[in-house]
Amino acid sequence: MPGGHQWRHRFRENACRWTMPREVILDVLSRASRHMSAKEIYASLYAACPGTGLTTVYRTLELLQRLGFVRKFDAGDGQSRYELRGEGTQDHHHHLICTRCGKIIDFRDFIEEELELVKKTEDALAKKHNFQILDHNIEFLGLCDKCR
Amino acid sequence: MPGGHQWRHRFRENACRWTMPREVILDVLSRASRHMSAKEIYASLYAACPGTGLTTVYRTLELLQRLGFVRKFDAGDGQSRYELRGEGTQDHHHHLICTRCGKIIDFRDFIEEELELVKKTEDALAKKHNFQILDHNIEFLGLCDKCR
DNA sequence: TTGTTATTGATAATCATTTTCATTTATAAT
DNA sequence: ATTATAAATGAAAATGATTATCAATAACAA
Repeated sequence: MPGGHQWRHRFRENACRWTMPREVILDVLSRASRHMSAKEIYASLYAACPGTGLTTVYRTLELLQRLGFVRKFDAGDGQSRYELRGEGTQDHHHHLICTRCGKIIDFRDFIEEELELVKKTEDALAKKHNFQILDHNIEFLGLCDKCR
Repeated sequence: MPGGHQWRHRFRENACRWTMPREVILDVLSRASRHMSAKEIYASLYAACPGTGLTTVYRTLELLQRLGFVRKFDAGDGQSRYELRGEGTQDHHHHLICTRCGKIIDFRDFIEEELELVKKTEDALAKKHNFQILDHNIEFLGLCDKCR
């Protein structure tokens, strides 16, 4: 419910209806931990909106991604993961992934330097390959504390 | 056949047998384009080694990845892609991916700056989270020439 | 209140990848 | 060279994530 009105408004702007499953999925995404898989989200849904199908979860996530509200990424295991994307650069982060147990850690270190390099690379690449670059990912792979 | 002896030797060192499917898969990987999916590799195999099963392709790729000869990555469509990893830093590269048509472009620009930043970040992250970092990926997502 | 149309949920279908298991084959030992 | 053995293979079935189908439902503009 908190912030619900803003979402509702952003949905309306895009000619999308504001429904219970969508509200609840957004709520789960905003309050629960990051990096949730479709199935995890589906499982978290039962309390607030029982009967919601896994199909709807996938469809909603696809919509949210298309509207730019959610970022989808792959952490190496066979399933996609989803996280709400914040507004400003304070939310900009990347992932540190344990290739053995799948643990994911967000990091925001060196964002300034990163953005500088990324911007430079992005400009050069965009020009060189005539690409319109919309996003980027940086991830580190390795073994976590417990798995090393 | 060219370079086959080196591979054979590297396999032996790891107590792995040197078989026809493995030789042919390595050959395909080394001569064909990068970013091949399992099915593409499988399709390229017929001429040199008909009868090779898709299962064997997957198993071989898994082995090659485990031995560190091949890098597996995900380009956003539902399938994994594989590429031979070269030795030195001259082979170090990353990907520019078109999210609409799936086109993948390698880039090596700004590798020096990148490695510097990456090294710094890596050290800090490794210490901070007690992670043993083994690899990293940087990818840019956007629309290619034809799709924009 | 009503009509239109997007959205939903159950089910089935798809697609990549993995497992199973009997058969074959590389290779070390004889 | 022959043989024994464990690794590797291939066919087929199983799995698991994601997508398509379609009739029923619900949001919301009029």
